[in-house]
Amino acid sequence: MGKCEQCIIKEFNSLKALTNEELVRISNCKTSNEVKKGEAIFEEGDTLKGIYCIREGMCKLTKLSSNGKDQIIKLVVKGELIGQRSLVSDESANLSAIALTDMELCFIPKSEILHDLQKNTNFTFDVLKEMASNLKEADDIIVNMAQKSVRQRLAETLIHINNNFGTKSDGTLSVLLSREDFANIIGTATESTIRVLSQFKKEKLITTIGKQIKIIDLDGLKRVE
Amino acid sequence: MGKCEQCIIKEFNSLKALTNEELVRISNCKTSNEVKKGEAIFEEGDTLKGIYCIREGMCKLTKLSSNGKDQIIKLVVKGELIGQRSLVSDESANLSAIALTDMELCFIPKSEILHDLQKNTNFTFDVLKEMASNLKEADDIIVNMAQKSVRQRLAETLIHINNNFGTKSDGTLSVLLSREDFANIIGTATESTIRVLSQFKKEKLITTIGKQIKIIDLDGLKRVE
DNA sequence: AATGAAATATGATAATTGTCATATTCATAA
DNA sequence: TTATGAATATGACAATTATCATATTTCATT
Repeated sequence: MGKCEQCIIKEFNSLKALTNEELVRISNCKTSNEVKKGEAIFEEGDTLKGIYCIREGMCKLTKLSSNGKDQIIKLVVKGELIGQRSLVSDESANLSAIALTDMELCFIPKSEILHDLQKNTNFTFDVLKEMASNLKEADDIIVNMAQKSVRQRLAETLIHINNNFGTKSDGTLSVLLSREDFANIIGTATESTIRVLSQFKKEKLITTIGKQIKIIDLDGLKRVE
Repeated sequence: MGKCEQCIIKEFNSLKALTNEELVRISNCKTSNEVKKGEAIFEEGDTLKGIYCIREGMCKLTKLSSNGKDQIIKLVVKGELIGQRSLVSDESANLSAIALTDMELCFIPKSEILHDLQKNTNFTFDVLKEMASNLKEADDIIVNMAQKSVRQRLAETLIHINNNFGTKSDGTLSVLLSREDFANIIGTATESTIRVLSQFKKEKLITTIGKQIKIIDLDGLKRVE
């Protein structure tokens, strides 16, 4: 099994703030997982016993609404940690994490890492920074949900995915989501999402190749009202 | 000016995790403010140089949407801190803080507190816990905004205010908000909020005395669909 | 008590979005 | 390759919510 202290992935998350010594100890207690596309890493209500470091692939963080629909709160990719909230709270998970691609994950038991969290301020401080950044993002999403139309929210989602996760060589968005996933990100019916995507196509803002989406007029998308 | 180390208010927030020594130092550099109802403590885009501890009164945290409407993200009352994000980020404020009542605040310069934040893990850890809790709340709000009707969101807002901030002796909600504020919490037009409140009155879920609201059927409100 | 401005309330209508039905296309396994 | 179910797409209509107009009430100030 790989060694944390030599792992490049950690440079993208708070684990980079750990000392070499701490990384060695974590290396000895971590376990590696593979999760297939569509499978859950953890589910709302689960008691998390640690955090996951994403070595490969991506997942969605979702929450079930009382109306039976899943809301996607965040997309998380290779390099990031998930389950950090378990480090500071004994409550059960508030969100589910579902693989959007096949994934490789390292699981680090809370019992081991909590020790460092409470000694190494660099690490705590970095986790705090991440959390603050997530909170800012969440606040922005609240405003969008509350104040913007489905058209605007979908346009912004496409732009967000384009800017944060990039495109493949053919120009299509590298994050491949179903129309239903898009609907669950922007909080609307799948049919509405499909309809608006069709409008965007007619307006020559995007093209589609199967379920893949290619942005052809980014500025136009930014101007959507 | 009062002394932090003797101040009871700090027991309700992360400042309780500071040592006596640290509190004495903060006491010597803090400043006290009074803010009148309707005035801003800080505004979106401001560069915050520290955090505020609310000694008296309450405020709303808002964000301006591109459509010109203010979205209320959170209500914050006596005992809580605001501006914590400034401690971990040099970015300008993401939200505005507007007084809903006359307020008394203590301002603690970041330059002083940052020193402790980086030495005292208890404090950092407590701030982290708060932030995690705020993040969970924000995620829940996203789901509500995305998936629930105006009727449901208003019912839940009334319940939330009732449960978290309580009622006066006459049974009316102790947090007094304008209909416009309610609209800006649930993300809808003021007229829609007023209409739904009128429905709730007809359905004998609430009564109103002027702009004051009294819940008379809490279980009924919980059942609103 | 009178006045005026702001907040609350309600009606009429338009715009947005959801729901259900039904094609059509796509992907995958037999 | 073909069969089959799932995903995508579109139409028709209903429900929700926004917008604009206009009363009505409330409340601070004179």
